[in-house]
Amino acid sequence: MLLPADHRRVIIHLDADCFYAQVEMVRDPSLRDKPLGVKQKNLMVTSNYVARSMGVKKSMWIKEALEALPDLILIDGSDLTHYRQCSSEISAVVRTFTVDVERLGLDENFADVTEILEDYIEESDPNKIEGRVYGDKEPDETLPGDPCGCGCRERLIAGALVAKKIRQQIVKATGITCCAGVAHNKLLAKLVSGYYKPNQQTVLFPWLVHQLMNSLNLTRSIPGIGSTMYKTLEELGIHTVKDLQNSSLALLHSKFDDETSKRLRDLSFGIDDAPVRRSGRPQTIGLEDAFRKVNSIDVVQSKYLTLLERLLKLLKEDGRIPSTLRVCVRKFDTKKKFGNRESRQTPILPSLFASGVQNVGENTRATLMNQVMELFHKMVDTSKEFHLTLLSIGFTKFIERASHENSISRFFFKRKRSETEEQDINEEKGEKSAHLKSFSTFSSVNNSKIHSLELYLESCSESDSYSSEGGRNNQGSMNIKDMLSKSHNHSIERKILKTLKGNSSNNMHKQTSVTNNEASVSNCDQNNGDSNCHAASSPLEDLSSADKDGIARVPHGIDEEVFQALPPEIQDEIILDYKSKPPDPKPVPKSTTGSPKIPFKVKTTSATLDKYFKRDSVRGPREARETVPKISSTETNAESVISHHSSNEAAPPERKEDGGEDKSAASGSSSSGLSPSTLQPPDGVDSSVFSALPWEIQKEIVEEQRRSLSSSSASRVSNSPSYSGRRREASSSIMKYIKKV
DNA sequence: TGGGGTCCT
DNA sequence: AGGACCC
Repeated sequence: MLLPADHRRVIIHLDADCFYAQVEMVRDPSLRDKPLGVKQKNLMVTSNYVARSMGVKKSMWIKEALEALPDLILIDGSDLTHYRQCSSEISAVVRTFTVDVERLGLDENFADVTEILEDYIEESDPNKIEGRVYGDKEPDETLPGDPCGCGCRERLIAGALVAKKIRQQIVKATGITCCAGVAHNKLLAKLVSGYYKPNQQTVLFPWLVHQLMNSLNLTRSIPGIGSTMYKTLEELGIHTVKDLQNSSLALLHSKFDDETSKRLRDLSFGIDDAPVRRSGRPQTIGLEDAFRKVNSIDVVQSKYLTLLERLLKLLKEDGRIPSTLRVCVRKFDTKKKFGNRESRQTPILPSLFASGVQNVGENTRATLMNQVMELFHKMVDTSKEFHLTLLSIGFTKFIERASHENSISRFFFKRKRSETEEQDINEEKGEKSAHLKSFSTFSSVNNSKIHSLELYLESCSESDSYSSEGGRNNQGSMNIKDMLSKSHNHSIERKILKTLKGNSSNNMHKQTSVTNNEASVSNCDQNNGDSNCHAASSPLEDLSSADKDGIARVPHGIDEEVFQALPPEIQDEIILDYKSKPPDPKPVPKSTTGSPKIPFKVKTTSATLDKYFKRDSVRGPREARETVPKISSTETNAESVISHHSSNEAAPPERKEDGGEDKSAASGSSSSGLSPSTLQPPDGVDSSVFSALPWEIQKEIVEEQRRSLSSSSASRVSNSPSYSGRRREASSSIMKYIKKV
């Protein structure tokens, strides 16, 4: 029944000790030796170890805590700003060891260190291990041999070394101490990380898994089994982990679906194949305020206003542009203590954040506030009495590309904000014809052909947000580098890229003296001494000064011609990308069979093109389904890279970074409209390629065909004012590349 | 019990 | 929009 156990991975779970309290102690070292508690409202959320030793535990009421210890120092931890900051620094440190880092809350991180083990295996002593071993009686017990024989012993010993180095680096960078658990899966690593408590680490060898699991008793203590499942299990007579191990799948089936039943069973045996999913930047940014009672609209409004103001600051730090606003309330309800929240959401007009998220004007604030109240009124009938206990607002569905593509985006998006805006608004309203309008309205100013291509390329690179850098979904699509390499399959794309470069680079730069993106970036530079903005630029600076020698730095596998033609900043990014991911570490299986069916409506890059641009996704359709109006602005905002952990005695070998940690909330729909009707590909054009192109481009191709057919006699067939000579050239150059070979 | 988050349905 | 889970 049980397959041979799989101990191939080494997972480290890191858990900061009494996180909030530690952060406060780092901020004010004089608190170190005093009993300290961090509270939120009436609840004590954490206490430091001094306080704990004096009887003040977690999750106590403030009242109780003060009764137990009148000298307790209390700090209000309702504002998570500092914790958030520290938390990202910790994750950033872990990420210098491996990019496979998953955050869980603010104080926990999983790291899959399997791939970096080689770098540490030699350094580690096969008979000694860092930290504690689960099941040992004393700190430096002799290690057992290898009852397993699969090599896991060695790997875990190396893993323990890695864990120790990570913890050292975290302390060095942030002053925060952590516990760590090292095991062959996430479940086990997590279960074991807290075994020896402050500032220690423990390794679990596979042969003690049963002992560990059986020691747990209640099923509730298995992460993944929450209160609801726990209750259901109880109803089935399953109370302990052992019960769960012995329960029949048939019994579980009576209450759970197939997958859940299997998962439960596996968990009870310590089996867990869940991957460490890279955490990107948050999918939602929200704020809550809880209280005993609010029953007047005025108070509601003022609470929301405060929340909104704070939220806009967070949004500014984040830099991305949200596309939906969510408002939430919790109504007083004696019965349900939990879950009685209601929420409503609404799309945000992209024009609201037209000038980025950096300087939100009064109008935007007012509009947002109106929307908040509108949503609120959908949930609460204020003509009657009401009793609320919580209000919250949040932004979701961010529009962005991976931050490492930022300068690439800037290259592609030298167009006026107003153009995008208009399109976005129109898209949002579903006004299909509007795209035509903007198409002709602006093309006299801007080279529309280029414009279309930009949009087109953007739509391709937008799917990249899921790629290696950003993606918690490692199914990721290709990023720019991938587009440029993997040569002949993608000749079309490469040539389009070339075309773009060749025809446009000149006028693109003249067109808009200062783009909004540039504005935002410099804005960002000014406005903070905060590490965020520097993170993205400094590695590039290093790099460009390091190897300036032209051709020699063309990465292997990239078309040299294309590469040389790219702007230096993009070259740098590509090189950086290459350096961080040397020769194809983990080839991603490419099957064309599983290609997700994407409704044509939501994606300009249809399935046909996906074949060329994207790797197959495991869970494809989910992201694809999300449609988000495109916005051209993207803010540089790699998570802060620790500046002070520079010295590298214990630093990880090589590997380092891997770009930013981005994830976009949705894959964008790209250019403005989808074709209201399908155009027929002209003769000589591959129909699958043709149909995959954005409608704008299709249209141009068709029109060009038409023109060339009636060519010699009538040179101005088109009644579109947008047709300039320049455009025609550009257009015909596309044809060369799209025609069947 | 707070003030956050994640993903799935 | 809500529910489950996590901290």
